[in-house]
Amino acid sequence: MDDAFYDRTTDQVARDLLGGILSKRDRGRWIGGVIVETEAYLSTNDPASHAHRGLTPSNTSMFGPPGSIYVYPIHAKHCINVVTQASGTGSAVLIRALQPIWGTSLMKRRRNSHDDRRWTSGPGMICQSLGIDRRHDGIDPEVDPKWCLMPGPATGLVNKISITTTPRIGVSQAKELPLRFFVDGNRYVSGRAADHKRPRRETLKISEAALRRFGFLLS
DNA sequence: CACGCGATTGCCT
DNA sequence: GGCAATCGCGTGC
Repeated sequence: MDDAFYDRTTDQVARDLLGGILSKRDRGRWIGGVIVETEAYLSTNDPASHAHRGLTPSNTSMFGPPGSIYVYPIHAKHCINVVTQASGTGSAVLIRALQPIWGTSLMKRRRNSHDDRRWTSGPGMICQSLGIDRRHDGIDPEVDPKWCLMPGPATGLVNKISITTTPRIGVSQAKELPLRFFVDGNRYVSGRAADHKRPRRETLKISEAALRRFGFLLS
């Protein structure tokens, strides 16, 4: 994907990543799924953002080039963000939930659960399932053959999705800003079911034709 | 170098 | 719903 996609306002990128793909090569197989929940974190104007107080040694990659990733540790876990806007801005999209598609047996093992809602329904769970940690901080998935990151419109995996917007989860500052986005009714979205307009039981239906386009993710 | 806390998760009531 | 675990990082002494 062209950097122009990520060099846009963060809430726009957050919406357009829904229905996209995050997958990663690990232990000889691809592990990942379809992005169903994101949050936008802005720059120095957003008190909830790690960039709020400017550049520090640990948030440096959040100020990196658009489309690269910022992986940070929290509560002995990790979360993955995709950097947005021009280099040096310090804004990013937190990927909060995936619908599991590829490498589910390894997800099950790493998450120690048979419940697929406990594999990738939260930013810490995603990183544990996919084996993402600080070693990956700052890399650019676009140029790394071990990664696949693709926005929703580019995948063509999903025809139409209904997007619901709410405040972000777990923040103590700017808690009212509507910067969380998710596929309404999708069973893998984290947080309260009551935020959904429809019952949270649905899975995105992916056509055979669309899946075939990403057949390499099965190898 | 001590201390407090967090863009989380899991377990308990 | 509440709350503790856990650990890297930022702050301040």
